[in-house]
Amino acid sequence: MENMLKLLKALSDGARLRILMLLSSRELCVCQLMAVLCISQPLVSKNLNIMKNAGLIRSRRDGKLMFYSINRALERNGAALVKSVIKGFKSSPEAAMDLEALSECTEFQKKTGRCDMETLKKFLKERGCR
Amino acid sequence: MENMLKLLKALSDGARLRILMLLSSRELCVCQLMAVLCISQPLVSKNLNIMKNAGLIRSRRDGKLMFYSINRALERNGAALVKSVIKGFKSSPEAAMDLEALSECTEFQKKTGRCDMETLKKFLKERGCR
DNA sequence: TAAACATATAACCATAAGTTGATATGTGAT
DNA sequence: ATCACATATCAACTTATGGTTATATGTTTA
Repeated sequence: MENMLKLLKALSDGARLRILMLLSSRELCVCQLMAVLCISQPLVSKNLNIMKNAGLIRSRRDGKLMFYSINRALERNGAALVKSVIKGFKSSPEAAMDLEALSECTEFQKKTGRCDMETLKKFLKERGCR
Repeated sequence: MENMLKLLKALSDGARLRILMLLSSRELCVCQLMAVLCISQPLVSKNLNIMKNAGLIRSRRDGKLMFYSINRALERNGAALVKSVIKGFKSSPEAAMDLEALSECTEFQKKTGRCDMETLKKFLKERGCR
């Protein structure tokens, strides 16, 4: 029970659902998630930690950046669960908006070449987040 | 997003997971759930209400009793979600214990003939629940 | 080594959710 | 109509969770 419950609790939050959906296409670093979700860095980290503890995601360091991605090694039922959650959530307008924001963010970063905070700050400002 | 989130929140509680699992085999009334889960009647009712609001289950009155069952009319992704949750949870020791308790409870009720509270009280006492 | 930077953790607060005991509602039986 | 019973709801309390700010950790660059 513990595992399934932990998985479900990790999934039953709006921000975490959005993170999961964003990660379903590709790995992202913390600052990219901040920019797309418009939420504070500690909160992003906290949510990522909850998801990691539940076995939902994995992390990988690349220099100063931490990249997160979906854990593809989930057991059978967990994987099926995650799959239907992502599928169900992806059809929502919120998901479409987030994917759009992610694509804009990526475009924005290309100008600087890499994933640096200064670029993201500008992007956040443009989006009206503080 | 709202629907998926509501569904997940309704699932992310130990008692509700157990209820869902028990209902996956057949419909049950409130007092049977009380007896098997060893939790208070108001709490069972409250959890059932949360699950009903999320669209997880349906209710039907039969005289004084209220029977609850899984809603088979969930949309595609919701149904897949519920399916994998039940499947994942059923393999746990807690689930086995609950199913065993349910079977004992059913046996116990057969002696009286129907689902009456007095019988269940005795059953609860025998199980060491107050 | 120091400074800058990305991320993580800690301390804290506000709010939501779980839990309980008392009471209300709806149904069947007398 | 009244009573007993099964379930629902309410008020109160406790605990868990989401969220913020300040600070610590680990990494690169100068």
